[in-house]
Amino acid sequence: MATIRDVSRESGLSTGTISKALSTPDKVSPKNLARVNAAIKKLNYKPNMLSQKFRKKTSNTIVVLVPDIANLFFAKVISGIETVAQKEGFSVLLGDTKDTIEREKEFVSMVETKLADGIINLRPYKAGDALLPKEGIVSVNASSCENTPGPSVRIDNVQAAEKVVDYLINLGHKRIGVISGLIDNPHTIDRLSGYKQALEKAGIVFDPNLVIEGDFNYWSGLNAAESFTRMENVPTAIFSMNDQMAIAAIKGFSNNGFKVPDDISVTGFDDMNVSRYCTPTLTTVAQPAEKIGEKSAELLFELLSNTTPKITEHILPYEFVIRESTRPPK
Amino acid sequence: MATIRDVSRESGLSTGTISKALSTPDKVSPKNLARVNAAIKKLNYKPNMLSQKFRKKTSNTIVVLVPDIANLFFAKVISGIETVAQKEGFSVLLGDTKDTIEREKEFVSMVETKLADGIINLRPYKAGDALLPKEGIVSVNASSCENTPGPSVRIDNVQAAEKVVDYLINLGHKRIGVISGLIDNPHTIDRLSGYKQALEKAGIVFDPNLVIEGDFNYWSGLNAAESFTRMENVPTAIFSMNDQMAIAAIKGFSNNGFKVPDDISVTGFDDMNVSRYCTPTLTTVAQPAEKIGEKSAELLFELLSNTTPKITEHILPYEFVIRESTRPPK
DNA sequence: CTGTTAGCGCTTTCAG
DNA sequence: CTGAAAGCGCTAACAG
Repeated sequence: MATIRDVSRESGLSTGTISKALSTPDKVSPKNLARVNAAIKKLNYKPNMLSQKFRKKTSNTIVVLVPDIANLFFAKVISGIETVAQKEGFSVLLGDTKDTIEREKEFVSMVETKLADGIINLRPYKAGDALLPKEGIVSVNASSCENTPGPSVRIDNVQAAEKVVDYLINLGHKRIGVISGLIDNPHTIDRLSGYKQALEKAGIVFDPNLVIEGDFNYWSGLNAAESFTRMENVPTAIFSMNDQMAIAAIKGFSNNGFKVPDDISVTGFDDMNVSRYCTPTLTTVAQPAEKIGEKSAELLFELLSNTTPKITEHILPYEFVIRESTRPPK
Repeated sequence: MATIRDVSRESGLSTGTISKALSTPDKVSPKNLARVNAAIKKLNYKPNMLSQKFRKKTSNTIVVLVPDIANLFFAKVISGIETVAQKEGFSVLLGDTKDTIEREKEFVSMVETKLADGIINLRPYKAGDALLPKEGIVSVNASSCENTPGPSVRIDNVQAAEKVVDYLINLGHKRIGVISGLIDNPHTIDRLSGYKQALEKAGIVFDPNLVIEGDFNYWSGLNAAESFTRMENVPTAIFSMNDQMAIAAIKGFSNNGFKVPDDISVTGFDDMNVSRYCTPTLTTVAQPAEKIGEKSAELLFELLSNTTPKITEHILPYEFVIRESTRPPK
């Protein structure tokens, strides 16, 4: 493997000049630049970036902490992050934590050991079990919730949930079931609070029995639906806290002889692509997942370049999308 | 930032000893080990991994080339890769190429510049427009096709497609439409060839008009379905080359008054989670996506450790899953 | 088991 | 604009 010294020898120029020719070509005379390039080509020289990074003390890398990469929402956020990272000349290290705190620690320590310059965390902040934000570690929380400390990017979950439930109420629904995420998940908390607000405005008393805890995965939506069908007084509408559970719930209802939306309305949250194509198509809240990723990355790079950003909490617009899975109660 | 020299000074031991204490603690006397640890703690020393990697000339990093991370199949493969990479102490760099060859080049050059040790490529090999395999670059192709050169991991696409179409034919279908991927996509080619084989065995002549080209995305499935409904002689079954297009096709048929499976059967390919939960549930080929990722990573690490692997082409088992979207023609 | 020493490949003063 | 030289933080002989 040719090194910069080989190029130096081959071209008869000093290593300093080679280095300069590579980084700031216009500060090297055209004649010498040509010689450098000739030598590089002849030797098929590739700079050793490991050395370069070491020397410059910066990795030009960010790590993305993600509970589960095989979750489409996260994948989309990451896609947005990648787009701007590439534009900035940064690499992104995948930090798939499989939802364990140990893994998360390892990834966080990567910035302490210089392997990465900053972190974007896709796990929502939960007091008491959060590694970030942390002194000395530049990080931003993507897809955060209310009261998340540190730089963050999110939609207004409370308001979005409220809007969905408002809509259901306006359609005439009074008994509205909820399929939540894990009950202590910050997104669950925000969205539940929006649900309650809508109920309160309409003068409907909150009934905790109408909230069935899921975990944002399909099977839990299916289970929840089956529980609902076994109630003496089945709700006429279901507010599911994500699309996956909503789609599974529709299946669950259908398995038990309930047609959606004829017998029961179902709403989702996220607007995964499939929600537009499943049967029935899903009324849901469209989260700008890619945008959240892009914005998070932009924010992180601002932070990294020491230009104190004016705004460190970005609340992005969402969109409420009405499709086929909802209608007035019979 | 404390360096190894600081620890050396603080503990009164040489840098060599500190280094050894960190890498091979059992080769340092317990007494000194304690002193080293005390000093490390006191100074809050974190080894500079950039320096370490530079020195050791190995990045302990692999890059995963992926056409689109926001595709669930790829995301699952990556999840599998991450699992074994973490076990081996490797980091994975995300190489989201957004399907452009320029991006791909940049990522490939990362191993030439030492930023990564090897590559796992999720883009199927296509002669004439493949950067990999490449001399001097350790790589494996995950989710490959027939005749992919170099180390690879895949299922038998031809056989799987044949099996699906066999099943449809046994059900009594004779006019079987196809929603393909892009016509020059290697997976399309393999799966189409399986389709043709099944037809031939059954003595059905291949009708190119029954193949509608899609691109593996939802909307193309929707479009294809609409085209089928406009045919003078609508097929009684559809073999879709992935689940997304199948789900969208079901929607498309339903939009046009065709019920699945009553009026028309539809099969998918991949077995995305949603396929088990959508309505109707999808008959499909279950690809072991995570396993493909794991196997690819294992293969790459074998290659990286210079132990010439016995097998460099792994063909993993798939599973044909029969669900609700198929039945005999009316 | 421990210390000494010589770099890894590159960038960066600093003179010239 | 160019060259000489120092050194980033760490590891790896080697000698003791």
